[in-house]
Amino acid sequence: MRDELERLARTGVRPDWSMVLMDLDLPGTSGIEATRQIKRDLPHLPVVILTVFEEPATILEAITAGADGYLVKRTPVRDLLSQLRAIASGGAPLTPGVARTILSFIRNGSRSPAGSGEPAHLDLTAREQEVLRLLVQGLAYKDVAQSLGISLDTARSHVRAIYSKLQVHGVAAAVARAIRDKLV
Amino acid sequence: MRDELERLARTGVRPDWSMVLMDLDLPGTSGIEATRQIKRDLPHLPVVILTVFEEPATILEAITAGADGYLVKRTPVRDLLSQLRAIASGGAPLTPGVARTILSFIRNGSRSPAGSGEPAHLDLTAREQEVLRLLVQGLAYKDVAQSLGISLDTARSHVRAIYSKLQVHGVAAAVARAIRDKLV
DNA sequence: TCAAAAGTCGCATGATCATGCGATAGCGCC
DNA sequence: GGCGCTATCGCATGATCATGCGACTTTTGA
Repeated sequence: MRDELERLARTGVRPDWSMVLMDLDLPGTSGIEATRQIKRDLPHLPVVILTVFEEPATILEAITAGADGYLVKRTPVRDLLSQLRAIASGGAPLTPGVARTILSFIRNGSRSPAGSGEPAHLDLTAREQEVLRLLVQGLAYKDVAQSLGISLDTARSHVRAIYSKLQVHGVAAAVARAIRDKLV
Repeated sequence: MRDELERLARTGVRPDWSMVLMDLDLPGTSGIEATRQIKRDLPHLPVVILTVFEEPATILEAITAGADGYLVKRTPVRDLLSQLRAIASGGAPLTPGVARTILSFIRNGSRSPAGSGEPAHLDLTAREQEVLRLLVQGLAYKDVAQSLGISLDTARSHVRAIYSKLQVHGVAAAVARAIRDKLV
């Protein structure tokens, strides 16, 4: 794959495909990284993410990696094709749920997760940080659950673990800690 | 229009429509401002922008004003209905071109354009700021009430006013805004 | 390879929150 | 001397949260 890309970039040969559907559910090497590679070598080749992941972090990562669109797999095929056609006319396909997440990023002033300062995750697991970040965005449990594709009870479990580790008892306090201590 | 909204907000009458299609091509008063009003008075009423404007500044303004979607008028009717349905399932309808603009905002690290739109004056009263500060410290309503020597219901009232002014619907979101925007 | 940790899910219940709809009173300001 | 705003208080109800308890699967590490 890598070599193939380099050959294309070097020879300038127009590939016989017009866009890349990037599956993030790949073993090993990250689809995000692959996206970054492609956009570096072939900036004009549209890359559309097609995945089951709906985590805000993943979405934001993909976008910053240069993805031109982000579709989730449960999108009906009919809508999916219609969305993909959008890219031909210079648009960007996004499924509604993804769009919602992105709008929320905008409203809250987006902050790149792969940015400068690394969060001082105080024993918080990756998932817990994820949940905490969504809480900071003001999402309710059910929205957190939906965003992460987990059940309401599982979301509760994570929150419980967060409270325990941060030694707080309430979403307000947790959010305050999270922001002040740059946990997110 | 303004009066109509106020009447709705006051009487609580459920309108016989379930979302607002906001046309930005209005003479005089800004549709953006109208959107802000609506989201403040009727937060749950989805507002979808439908306009011919595709300028990034306009789009970003609309989003930060609380718009739940942004569609451009040259969208085919078929797709348009499909998009609007998205809002019923908690999604956000965006036309591809708009999505593209928004993605670029994200990549470049968006920040509200200081230019056109008002920075949304958050004139919290002194009392409201006090309440908010206590919430940021992680206190529950009853503790806030006790701290200020007021009743639980009064505390509720203040919180309600805060939510309305900050356009949030939860203590988590309020605390996040308070800290980020240095409201306290 | 086995135990610990992480992640998932469920049920249940009391506490708290979010919100709608009032209402009264003081205060500055035309 | 009425109007608008702030601050106060109350009732009611549905939604959400906090928390305890238990259990299963996958991942990870010594």
